[in-house]
Amino acid sequence: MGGTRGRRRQAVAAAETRPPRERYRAQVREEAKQHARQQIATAGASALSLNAIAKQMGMSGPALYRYFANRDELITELITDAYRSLADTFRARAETGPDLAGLAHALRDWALADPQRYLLIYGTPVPGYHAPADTTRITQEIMGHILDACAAGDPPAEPPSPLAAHLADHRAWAGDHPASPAALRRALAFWTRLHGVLSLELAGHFTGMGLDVAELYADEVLAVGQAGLS
Amino acid sequence: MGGTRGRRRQAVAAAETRPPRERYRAQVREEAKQHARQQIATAGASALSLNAIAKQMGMSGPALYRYFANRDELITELITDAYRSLADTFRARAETGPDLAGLAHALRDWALADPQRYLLIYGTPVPGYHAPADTTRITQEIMGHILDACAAGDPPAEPPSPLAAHLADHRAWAGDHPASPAALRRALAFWTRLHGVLSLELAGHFTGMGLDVAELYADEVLAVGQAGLS
DNA sequence: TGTACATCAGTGAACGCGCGTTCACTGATGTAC
DNA sequence: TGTACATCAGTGAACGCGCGTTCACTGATGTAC
Repeated sequence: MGGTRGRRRQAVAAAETRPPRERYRAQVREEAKQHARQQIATAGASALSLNAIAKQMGMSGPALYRYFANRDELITELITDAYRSLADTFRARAETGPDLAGLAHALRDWALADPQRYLLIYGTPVPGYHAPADTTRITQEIMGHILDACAAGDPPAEPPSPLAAHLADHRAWAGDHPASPAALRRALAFWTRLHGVLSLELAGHFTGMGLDVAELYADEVLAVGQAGLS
Repeated sequence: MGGTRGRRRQAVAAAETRPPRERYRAQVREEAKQHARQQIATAGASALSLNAIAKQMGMSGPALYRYFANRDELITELITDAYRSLADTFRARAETGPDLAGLAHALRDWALADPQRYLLIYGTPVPGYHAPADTTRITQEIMGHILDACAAGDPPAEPPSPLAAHLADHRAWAGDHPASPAALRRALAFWTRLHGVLSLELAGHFTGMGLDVAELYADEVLAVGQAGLS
């Protein structure tokens, strides 16, 4: 029955008609990505299926290949979107001045708002997927905000931590950020310690332990502020 | 060609013949689990396939259903095996006296020896799998060793950490271990902080950063020893 | 404003694949007399 | 020691499913005159 062809397009394009086809493409791509996110949130990233997404959108499987070259391109897109979202969150927080605890709690809110989005970035890599994504710029922006907050917390005199000497010589990961070794160490603590609590929480490893993860997290945030000073 | 039936069994059973069929079952189960581990190590836990394992063992897919009720039972077995292996590793270390740093480095060695085994336990949950496993006993043994080491490190006087009051009232997760609140807090730090470094390392998030993860890990181990004292 | 043509979204059929799982059956192994 | 029977490992066929992806085609939309 050829009469049904193009029905979808008619309906969607009716709403906005300014730039003609480009805009429609962007809308459909975005709608597909939303379904993808929901699907990932339910069954994990490895269960992502173009066919299933198409079905949810009321179109046939092959139709999605107009919008994504293949499954990997969709995943890549979702990953870079997630990085961008976190970078934006951090940037918004940073605009009110450097605030390590503020960043930390923004991170937790961001992670809990969409656990699979967090795990997509920092969790176990998606099996069978290898990222050609150029995420270095975004990840450096994210790390930059962390470094800013950590550097701002520097007390006047800093006794060196055991790691300080090593970090003074290995600071490539920090870009050209002029942070002190102690600040670099705090930034690493921010990243690894908060990820430690968050990833275990998101994986459900605290359920049944009967303790308040929020309090543990808050205490870790305090400890990050003092890391590298002992 | 019916002549090939039972070939596998003849070959394997020839080696050991003491307790007759029971022993053979155990051997095949173990062999299947080894292939499963190798498969998981390559492609991740979500890619585990009974059919693929059977093929690797030179037998048909349905044959494995003599040994495992279904895919979930295999995964459950692998998970409890992993917990048991970690518990054994900790127990071996604990026999030479309580040693927090020793436990910590044993944990890292254990994780790096088989990353997917670690991720099977502490990584993103396997999608589509829900564990009915009775792992509580083993996980409590693991946590018990950590608590022992943390309690042994208690200095005479302990200034309370911000978490101490909370932990004093919420210690169900520690079983009936008589550790001080500061020791409880150190045990949590042991778990979350070392997991933070390890999981990021195993997921490859340090590659390209140009720093020595072992040094970072060692410094985190030192910090765990002091956690809860400030 | 109207018509001719190019562009592009979406379709259904198809290919080949692998999965988990059930089933009836064969043949080898262990056991009881 | 030999025979009869029960037990059990493994097979191949089959079911139904969903996946990624390619392809020729239809019909709607946008564009140029």
